[in-house]
Amino acid sequence: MGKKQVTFADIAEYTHFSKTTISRYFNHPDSLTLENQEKISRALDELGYKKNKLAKVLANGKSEFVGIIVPNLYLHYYSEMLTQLLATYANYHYKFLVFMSDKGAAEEENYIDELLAYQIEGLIVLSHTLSSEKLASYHIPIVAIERESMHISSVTSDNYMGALQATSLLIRDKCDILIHINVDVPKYVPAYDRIRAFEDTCTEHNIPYELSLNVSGDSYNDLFSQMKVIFNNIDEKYPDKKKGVFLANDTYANMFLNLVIQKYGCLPDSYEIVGFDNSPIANEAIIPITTIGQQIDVIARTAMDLLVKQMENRKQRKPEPDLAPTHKKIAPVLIRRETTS
Amino acid sequence: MGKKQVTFADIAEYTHFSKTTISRYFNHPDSLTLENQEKISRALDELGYKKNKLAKVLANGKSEFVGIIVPNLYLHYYSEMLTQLLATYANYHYKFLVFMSDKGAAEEENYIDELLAYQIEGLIVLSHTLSSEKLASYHIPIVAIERESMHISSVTSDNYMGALQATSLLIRDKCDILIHINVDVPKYVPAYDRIRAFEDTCTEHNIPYELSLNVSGDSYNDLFSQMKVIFNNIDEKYPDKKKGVFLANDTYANMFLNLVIQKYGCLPDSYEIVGFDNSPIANEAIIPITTIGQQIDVIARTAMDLLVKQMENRKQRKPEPDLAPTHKKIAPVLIRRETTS
DNA sequence: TTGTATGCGTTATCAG
DNA sequence: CTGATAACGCATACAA
Repeated sequence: MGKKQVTFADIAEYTHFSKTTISRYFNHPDSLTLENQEKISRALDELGYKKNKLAKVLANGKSEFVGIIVPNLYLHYYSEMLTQLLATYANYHYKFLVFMSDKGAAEEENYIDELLAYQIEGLIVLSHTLSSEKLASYHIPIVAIERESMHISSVTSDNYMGALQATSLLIRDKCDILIHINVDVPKYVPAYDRIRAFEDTCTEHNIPYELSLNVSGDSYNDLFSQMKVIFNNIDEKYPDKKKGVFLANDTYANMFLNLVIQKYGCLPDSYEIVGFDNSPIANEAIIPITTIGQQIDVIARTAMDLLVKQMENRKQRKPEPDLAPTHKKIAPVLIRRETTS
Repeated sequence: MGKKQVTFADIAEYTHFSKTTISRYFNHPDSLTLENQEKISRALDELGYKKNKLAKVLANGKSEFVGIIVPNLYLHYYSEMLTQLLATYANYHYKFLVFMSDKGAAEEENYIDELLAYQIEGLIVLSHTLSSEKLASYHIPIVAIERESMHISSVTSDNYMGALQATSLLIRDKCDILIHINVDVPKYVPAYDRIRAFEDTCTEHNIPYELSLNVSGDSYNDLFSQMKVIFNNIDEKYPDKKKGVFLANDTYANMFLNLVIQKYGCLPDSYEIVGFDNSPIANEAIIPITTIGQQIDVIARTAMDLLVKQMENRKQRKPEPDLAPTHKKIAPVLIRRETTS
């Protein structure tokens, strides 16, 4: 750091213009003669100028920062979502400050404070630890993805539609009994719609069904042990029925499939399996698993659209005080592979 | 945005101190009487003060930003590495600006420029598109993870050690023929050591071996088709030998395992399989796969250590001009599961 | 222990 | 089309 950075002052001195003119070269180049643009342009790389956006932010108040709070990147859903959010840089040029949080509300509030200190213009929340009421109280542009969002704008998969497609497929394939395996999702979480749609659809078609909502556990191996119990139950309980099993995600579906195969050496006709998420595991399983694919790219783009609108409204002379939250649902798509007929 | 932010000036006026004293409250609180600290503290939340770190950065030059450039988050290795890097926030309080880049050098240089414009203090590079020579030419604190790094500091897995463990295990298990399946890794990439170690170890123990380095392809399904050909070759070529197969990563290992099982209905004694990475897929496969686990958390922490040292050196009165690059290797661990005896 | 003056690099306002 | 000057919010000599 022997030599300080080159600044507008240096360029100004070098070119015999004022700092203002140098600034204009970047922000309103049309207001300079081509000749002078050329001069400045040359000076810029003769002196090796590098922008300082922080100074710019301080002066004009637009940080172009967006905060992201994500619970983890272990689940494919989150890492893919982050990927797609980062990819929107190409369109909007917002920079992303990323925090991971699943250690509770206090930590998350700290992160938000930190983000605010860096003058973020907006926030995208994927984590579940703070209520939307709390989040709304920050009064900044904010979009929730796939989480409770009573008081803030949100984008979620159309979970109802997804589960309906899965269930309908199993019914069309003439399963005698339908089983849905899931954790005990709270009713206010978007994913609860998967359970609702499953029940509704079974009821409507008069198909016997069973809900198995007692999955829980911290590690894969925990979950797998539980799944083994669940599988054995089902396998014994409905020996000569055709069983249509719809699982909450592809990891569960893969476990279930592996258990079937470990027992039968193949996937017998008496089983059909549908997962959810279109995670890599669904495709990489011993038999590629039929699943419901969330359109993560669409969700990410929609979320940024919503956020950008809020952020631009902020920059108006006359910003609408606080627009009512907008909620968007993105339809998922059925991806048929080999665990259904 | 009706009311502007609360600033030191407001607090100063409110408390009848000077702005300097308010500043000191944050940076050298000990230099104030407890009484005055209290006064200011009260004023702070009575006025609802929020820090502006960007102004602070502009004034003192320390942005506390670190840039990260990662090729993708699709591979577990990268998403886990990002997770672990973000987790170092707890220790160092550096904020991370994350870019994803795999669309070539031009894009990546743009990202770096953008990062520099935000006054990042250091950069962590996981992508492969820019040479370490180019990267070194930016003259900023920088650490490469698991990539070519001739001219910059780096942290990588000890690939040689990892492959040696895998190969040795297969030899101990009395395989007759060892096969290593990989892409055609360039010699200057750290992962090339996996091939070297495999060959060295086989040679040293006088075990027949075969290299299959023609894997390539963009999609899982592409790769899977190729793997099928490779598997069939091997299966036909060594019908009554015990085959020890060491694959470059767990995705490949899982493919191979699935092919074996699809053919034999189980994993016969004539096959042993070892993967690399300890990705989730290794544990979630139809038979849990023995693999070499990279200590991603250690790698991430080591990388940040290295980077922090460089960054702190920068902040000295008398910074050592440019320290020679440091290279660290982190030993991976063998994770025995069920695809080896 | 506290205050004054100045600087960080850019943009905005108002003149010309 | 171009300039002077004052912000932006905070930190840091230097004084007191």
